[in-house]
Amino acid sequence: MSARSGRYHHGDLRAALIEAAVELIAERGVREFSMAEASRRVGVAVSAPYAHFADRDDLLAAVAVHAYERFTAELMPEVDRVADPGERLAALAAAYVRFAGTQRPLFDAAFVAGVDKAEHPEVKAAEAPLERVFVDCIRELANGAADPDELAAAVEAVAHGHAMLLLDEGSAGDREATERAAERASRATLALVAGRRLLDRPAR
Amino acid sequence: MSARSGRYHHGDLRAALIEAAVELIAERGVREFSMAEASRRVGVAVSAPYAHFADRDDLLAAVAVHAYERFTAELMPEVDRVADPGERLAALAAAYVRFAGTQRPLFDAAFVAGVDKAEHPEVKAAEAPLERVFVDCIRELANGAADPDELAAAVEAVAHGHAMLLLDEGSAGDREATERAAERASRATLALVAGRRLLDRPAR
DNA sequence: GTCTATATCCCGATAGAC
DNA sequence: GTCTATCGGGATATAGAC
Repeated sequence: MSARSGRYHHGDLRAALIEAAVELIAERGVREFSMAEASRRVGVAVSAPYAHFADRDDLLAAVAVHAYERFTAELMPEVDRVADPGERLAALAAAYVRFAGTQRPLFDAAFVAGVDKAEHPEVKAAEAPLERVFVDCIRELANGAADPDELAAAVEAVAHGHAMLLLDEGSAGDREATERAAERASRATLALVAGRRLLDRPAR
Repeated sequence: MSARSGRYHHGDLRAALIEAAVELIAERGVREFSMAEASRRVGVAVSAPYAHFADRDDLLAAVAVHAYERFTAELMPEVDRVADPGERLAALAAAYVRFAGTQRPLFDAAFVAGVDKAEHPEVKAAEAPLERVFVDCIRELANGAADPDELAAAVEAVAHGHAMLLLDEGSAGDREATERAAERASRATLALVAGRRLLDRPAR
């Protein structure tokens, strides 16, 4: 049995390690996460993880994949209920911030750790559905009224920016602060959509 | 003499260490920065820094102070030339992104490393002038037409967001990419200012 | 103020047994 | 697939000499 009351039910060391990694990232941040400590948590030898992950980055990439999957699963039903593309984009931004506030370790793994997607194509695949929803909204909104690239950059920045401010503030896990930040991201997105022609580069 | 051609001119080990820290952060990021490596660069014993800095965080805080001073010095003349508060805010956002793109190690030390300002009041003092300029713009713009807190959050998010996207993209040091991002931040800020009443929380 | 030396601890990764 | 053992490395920080 494992050192910490049966977390590792043989045959699923891989999953147990991912779970332990998430806990560790939650407690000490991506920076301080280590294979050795994750092994200790799960109750296996420090060498055991190497049967499932090539190296530390590979485990981190697996956490990122898990994060994208969770985010997408939580997001889709919520966003699909919204018909207007501007409102859908705002809902997307709000969900992004909410994910940061309520699932910080997963958010960090997926959106701040900066996994090398060239070396870990699984991560790229995992983020594809999210990417598609986003791009569709942008295209629909830009259509004739704005440059899609400029609108996309602004909306991404506003969502990511609100999420980072929330986390830097130390308000991860604070429901009120999270909700406030999510609503701010939503309204800021709507303001950008409303003024989207202002985002275009001036013609030469 | 130092290992790397006279960087350390005795009597200024403190400054030499800060400079070395900036280089190290530029090359490997804040994460991988270490006191030991900085000492080696400067050509002193690994114990020498402890005569000037209490610990690793203290050195990082000194780098952050240096960064705020540089940023403020570069910023002020540029921003002071702009009269309209909306344009001034846009110039501020653009300068923030430009600083990220051209001085990444300093930007990281000041705005992403997350130095504990409670334990390092010097950092708080160093950022005060910047804070003042920002708050003045916000107040002037909000005056009657919007909630200042909501506008401030949105503008901060948009500036920080564009800066982070630029860095995550791997475009630090790329002049073109930096300029594009700075202009985007500027235009997005103007769009937010124009639609600032949309940012207010709905009255109950 | 700086050096030498050292204590103490941690990590990633591998080899080879079971 | 997991373990034991280990190699080789790096870090922070302190003590005591100069």
